[in-house]
Amino acid sequence: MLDLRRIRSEPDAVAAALARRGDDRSSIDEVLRVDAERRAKAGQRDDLRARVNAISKEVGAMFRDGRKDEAAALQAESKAAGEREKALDTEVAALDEQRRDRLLRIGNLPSADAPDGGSEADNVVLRTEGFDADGYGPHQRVPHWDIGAELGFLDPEAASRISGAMFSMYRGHGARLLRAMVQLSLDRNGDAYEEIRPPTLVRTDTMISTGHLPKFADEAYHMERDDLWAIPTAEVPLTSLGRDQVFDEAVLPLRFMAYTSCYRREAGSAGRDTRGVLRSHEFDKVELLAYAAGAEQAIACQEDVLARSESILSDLGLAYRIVDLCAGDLGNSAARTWDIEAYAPGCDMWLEVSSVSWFSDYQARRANIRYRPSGGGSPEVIHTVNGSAMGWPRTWAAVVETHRQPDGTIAVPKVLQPYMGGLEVIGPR
RNA sequence: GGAGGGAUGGCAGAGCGGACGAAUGCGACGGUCUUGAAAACCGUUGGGCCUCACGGUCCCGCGGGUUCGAAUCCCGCUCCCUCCGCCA
Repeated sequence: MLDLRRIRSEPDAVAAALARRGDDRSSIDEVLRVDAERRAKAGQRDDLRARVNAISKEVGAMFRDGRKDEAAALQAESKAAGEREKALDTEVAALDEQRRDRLLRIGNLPSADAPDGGSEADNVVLRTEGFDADGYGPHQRVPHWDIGAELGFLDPEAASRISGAMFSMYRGHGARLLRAMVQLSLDRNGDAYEEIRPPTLVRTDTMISTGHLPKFADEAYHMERDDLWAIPTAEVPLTSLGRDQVFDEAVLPLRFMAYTSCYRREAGSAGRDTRGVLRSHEFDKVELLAYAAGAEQAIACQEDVLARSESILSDLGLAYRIVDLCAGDLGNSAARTWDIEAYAPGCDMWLEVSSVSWFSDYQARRANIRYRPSGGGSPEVIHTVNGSAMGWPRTWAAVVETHRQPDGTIAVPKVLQPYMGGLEVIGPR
């Protein structure tokens, strides 16, 4: 959610920033119109209340002094004022709701550092690591779904029998490999990030805080009976961990990580990336998240998350690249996002395995997470940063394809071997 | 699922129709004293909205009602706790 005061004081600058993400300024003008009306009405209401309060005080004094009879006229005036006040208050409440609803649907302002552009095509590749287009042998040009069938560690038929299309099932060493990768990234980041195992079914408020509602309700699974939502990412519970809290600046940045399943309806993507594990309604992810005091600290956190994700990919022996998302391709809540794409030689695709974003104070304002500045003064809204330490299925696919050997077996990367009971090679079952 | 209890400031906890944004204690901050510290003493110490400001207004879990006036009375809801039952 944007800062309303900023919209009021510099509407043109805000509109210009939103234009970079392709949003027109009508939403801003709408908010301002509702806001102006609300303020006018609220002012009138407050004046009436002030009158009622003053009268009550006087009446109270009269009662104490035994001048009850003098109070009648004042009581009548107060009653009338109270009725007008109530009517105005109803109007103000309605305007409040309208204002908030409009505000919640306006996206975040892109950082000035985010490149210009309207679509994916305008994203900027910042750098590419470990990639040699000609360095892959024919044995690595086998897509992971074929490898999965070959070695028996993927069972898409069983998955769809149980849950339908776009669910995956890992078996045997395939499942264990996935678990090893989860463990690896949790262990890697435990030095600075507190491990959290949050609930994965959350309330509506919690989904609103991160910006997943109200705008993207179609993307999420909703359990109507209990009015709970299945989280699309651990970012959701981790952000709301600090909801309505005020932290001392000295404890920031606070860093959390969580391993959870993530649930996405993927409405509208039926038929896209249907092979293998590239797109699934349910997948595992380890998420890193930080609460920061202000932009500078937040950007340092964002760089830290990026560096940590990168180091895991390179230790897994994968080629990857860092993509700076252009303003038009940014997620609704993000100010700046770096995607990490791992190269999967078998399907010959750059797979988005992590998305490291700085949300400025957009999410924290919705979640009402603040910090008290060390120098004194009123609480300020914190900044949030998060990124996948790794989105596992896609990384898994890249690992399996990259490390397929000429004999069809998979060489287990050294860093994962301790988590696989020392296993060095995965062969057929 | 059944029965009961509770929700007040950073925390603990009083208040149960008017002078209450709220006693008191703890904590935190500032000062006096001290070579320094502790102790003691004095003082300060929540947040939102409107306003250049003065000031106004709102917030005692949330929403409604009664009243000139509600933290306090009434109704509904949510959450938490305890006990019983059932259960991974």
